[in-house]
Amino acid sequence: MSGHAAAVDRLRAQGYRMTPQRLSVLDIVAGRSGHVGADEVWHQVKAQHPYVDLATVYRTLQLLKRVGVVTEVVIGNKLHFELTDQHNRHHHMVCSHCDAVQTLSPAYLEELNQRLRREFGFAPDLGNLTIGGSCAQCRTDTTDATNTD
Amino acid sequence: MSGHAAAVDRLRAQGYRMTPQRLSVLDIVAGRSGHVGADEVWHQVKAQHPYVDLATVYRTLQLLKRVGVVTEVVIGNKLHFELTDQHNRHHHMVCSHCDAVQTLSPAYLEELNQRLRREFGFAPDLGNLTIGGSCAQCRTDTTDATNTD
DNA sequence: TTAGTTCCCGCAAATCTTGGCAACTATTTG
DNA sequence: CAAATAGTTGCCAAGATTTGCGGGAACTAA
Repeated sequence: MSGHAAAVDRLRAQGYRMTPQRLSVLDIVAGRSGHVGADEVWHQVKAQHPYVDLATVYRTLQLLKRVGVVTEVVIGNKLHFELTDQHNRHHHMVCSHCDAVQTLSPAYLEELNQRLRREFGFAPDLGNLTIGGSCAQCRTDTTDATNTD
Repeated sequence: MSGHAAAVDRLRAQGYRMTPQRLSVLDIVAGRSGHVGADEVWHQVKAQHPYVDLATVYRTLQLLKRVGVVTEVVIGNKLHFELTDQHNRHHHMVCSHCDAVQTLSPAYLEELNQRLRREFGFAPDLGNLTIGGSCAQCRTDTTDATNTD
């Protein structure tokens, strides 16, 4: 619960305020081990604050993302969010067939990160990087030899 | 112009047909050096076929993407499309501040590609990979020393 | 405390994208 | 050539996310 103090600090540092609505959203995202859809967050928030609008939830999630408290994961056509793990950062591999999500250690992207910065001056936001593709399961299921790429 | 014969073949190979609407969409995407938004494609298609619906444009773009003729690029909150360059594949780096798009040689992702396949059996769809972040321009503009990350 | 500024929220409308359905059309088959 | 089949499309509506507006609450300065 007090873990939210850090989030409050982050908000205040940039002139934002921690409101009951925002706290509620944060609570719900933080209470999950994995990622949550905006819609589901909304449903749960309403249990505590029935008057909260979906737009507020979206705005809050974007805000929390902007200050680095939560991380956005694109799954299919929907946005999901999870608490940013400062100590054990990870990325996501999403299967475009079954929407399964695997996590990926940042070590895999460290070299790419360095190269892009060094060679292009481009600072990739790898915290938000999601790699789409086909997971092992779906690849074996689909015995489709048309694509040797 | 005849470059579309390949697209027709790709469609037919999977049981799809090349219709005037689809040809029109393809023409417009192919006529660009860069990427086009779905909305803009629609406007241009309507010049030739005024009755074409936006949904058809979206469906066509997704179809062309599925058969590998066009590539989807997410810029900001919108979908953009460009002709897939079979011979000179490239990826995209999109600046989240100014929406500028830089291309990236696939060589930069080859090692990652190999590792993910080898270690996870995950076949990344790097053709659709877009890396967000801050371009050199926006980084120097923003003299914000708060983030040493 | 009062006034002024800034931020936030609910509500409604707008935007982007996708999906359902019935009609239409091209292709195949007899 | 006619019937059957499969793919396409326009129209409409829904789903997901963002934005504009106006009132209200919180923070700051005097």
